[in-house]
Amino acid sequence: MQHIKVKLENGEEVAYPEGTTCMDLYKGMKASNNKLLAILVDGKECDLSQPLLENSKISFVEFDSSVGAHIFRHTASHVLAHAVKRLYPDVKLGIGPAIENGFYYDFDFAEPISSDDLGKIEKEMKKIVKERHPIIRRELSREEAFQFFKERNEPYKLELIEDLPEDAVISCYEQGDFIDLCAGPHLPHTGMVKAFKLTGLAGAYWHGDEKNPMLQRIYGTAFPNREQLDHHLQMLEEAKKRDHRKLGRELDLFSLQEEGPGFPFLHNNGMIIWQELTDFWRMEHRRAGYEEIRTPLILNRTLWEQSGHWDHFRENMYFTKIDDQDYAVKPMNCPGAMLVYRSKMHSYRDLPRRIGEMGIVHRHELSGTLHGLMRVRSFTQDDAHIFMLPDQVESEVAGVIELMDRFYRVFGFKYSVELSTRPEKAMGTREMWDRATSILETVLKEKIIDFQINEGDGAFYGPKIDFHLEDCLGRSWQCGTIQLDFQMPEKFDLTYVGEDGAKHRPVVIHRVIYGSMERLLALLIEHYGGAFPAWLAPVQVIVIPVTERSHDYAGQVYDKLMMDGFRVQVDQRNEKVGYKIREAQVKKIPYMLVIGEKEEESGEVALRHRERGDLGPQNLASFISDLKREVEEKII
RNA sequence: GCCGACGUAGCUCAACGGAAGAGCAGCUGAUUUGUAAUCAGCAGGUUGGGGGUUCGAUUCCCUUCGUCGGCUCCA
Repeated sequence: MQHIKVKLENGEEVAYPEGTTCMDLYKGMKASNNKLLAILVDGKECDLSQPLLENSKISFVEFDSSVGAHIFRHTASHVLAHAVKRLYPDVKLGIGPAIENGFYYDFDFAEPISSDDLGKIEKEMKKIVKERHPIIRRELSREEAFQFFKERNEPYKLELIEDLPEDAVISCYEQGDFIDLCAGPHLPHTGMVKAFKLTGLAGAYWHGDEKNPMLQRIYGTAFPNREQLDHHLQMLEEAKKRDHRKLGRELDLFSLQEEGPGFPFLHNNGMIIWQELTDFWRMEHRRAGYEEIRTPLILNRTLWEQSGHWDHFRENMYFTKIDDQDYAVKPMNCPGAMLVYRSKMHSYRDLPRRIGEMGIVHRHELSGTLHGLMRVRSFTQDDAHIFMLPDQVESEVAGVIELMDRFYRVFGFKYSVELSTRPEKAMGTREMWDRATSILETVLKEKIIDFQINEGDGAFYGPKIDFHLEDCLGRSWQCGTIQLDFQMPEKFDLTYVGEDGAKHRPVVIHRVIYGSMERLLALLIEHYGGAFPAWLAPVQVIVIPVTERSHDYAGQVYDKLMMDGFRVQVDQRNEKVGYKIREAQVKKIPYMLVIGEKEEESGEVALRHRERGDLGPQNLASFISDLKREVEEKII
């Protein structure tokens, strides 16, 4: 018998008889370990039952890797489908992949099920887990596979088989009386799916296309043990507590009203945060050499025809008529900025011109996609357009990237970067697109920034770099974006006079850093769980007199803080200290100053912080200077 | 937009064919209070809007508006 050499993760080389399965190999090495899920053979995910046929490098996959969690949950989705098939024999199977933090499976039920049925399905799943069905891989020819699923009356599976590439190895996975078309790999048996929960039921189009039939998607999550599952469910609870829609109401930051779906109302507390964010923005942009403009919300149809929005963006725009002429509410700020640029002559010496605008835009989004402040129909972009010479593109893009980093760092956000290329509906030539895309790529590489390429996701006028911030739920939100545009200058016939005295075409970058102010506010609410750092907190300090006898002194403390520019309140209600403190805690006010007779005598304040608790008596002046520093330095 | 669920007092939630209720918040009064809720009283609603079935609808049906969960991370 032939022997093959297997190289392990630790570098050790071991010889085994050809055809040894990974499972044998593993058992031979350690006492059986039920943490092992699958195996990587030369980097490729394989079942444990896979025989080893040639010399290869292998590593073991456990749940604590993302590959492992994926395989684990993919098996969980098969257990789900197995259970559903048992309970509803007529059901047609869609697809059932693992996703971030869980899995789903799409079904076409003869009669729609309701979320009340999930419990019943979970019960059946538990049985299947208990039955410990071995999971067996079978490879078959295209014809066999087609025949098999045809007999089983699984039209969606047939469609999947048809869509598979010519050379694909077609495989099925079998567990007990259930068999599914699947690339695998899977766990060795169903008994390993120890802890799971079905978390939701929703409609989902087959292949995500609204022209296709609507299937019912069952969501779930799964873990190797109860503790991990419970921990995950607790995290979901925590995320619920931080939901910006809930905190937005409780902290009186903003509201959404039936009268304006997708058009948020900002209340005073929300506006304070907004103002701080825009003040910070203006300061940093002035420092970075930006100007600021403001352009109208409603502009004539001819402008939108010229910009290309009329052809490319109309379904997302709102319209109105003025004196019998067509006007549109702006969905983007760029055309306005183009008009400002064109309002005077430019020399090459004037460039680059960095023109910023906190511009309110309106876009019609599908009603079902609206979500708090995250997804709205009216929002404020911290926009800027940079008009420049062609050879300034690289340095300007680099400058914007540095500015982005400065902002995101202040909030303590992690972010990732994506480069989006030519979409199907695009203006301009291939050459222009290729040139623009390669410039962006070069800058990113020079800055040594890791990025992913997002094929076909660019704007219709040029490629872009997107910055995604991560929120407390681990969801990522696109905030910053840098878009190169060789189109607008052409459309608007923008020019500058070059050294040679002739007219030339400038290049334009569109960019936002916060993205949308509304979305940023939502993100910050969830990021900080409503407990804003002092520089953003709507109320920074609350003065709490113990009894009426201290009202005068409390008033003096309040006046002092007020005059020093802090956002301060005084709670002179006829309530006990504990009551006032509780209320201040619930409002997440960073600092509480308790003022009683002791403090009045010593001329001090009793300081309490919302997280650190009672900090004892303090000199008012030193508290003020500490807080000043905390606010100025934007300490998180 | 589509699928599903939901909509009762400012908020959180009961009641579910047979007089719409609680807690918190609000208001009034008492209490002068020392680090997360003092006590008592009062007020608060055409049960999202419209239509229908019924002797009677918050409850059942239709419609409309809104909200929430989803709508490829591809076998």
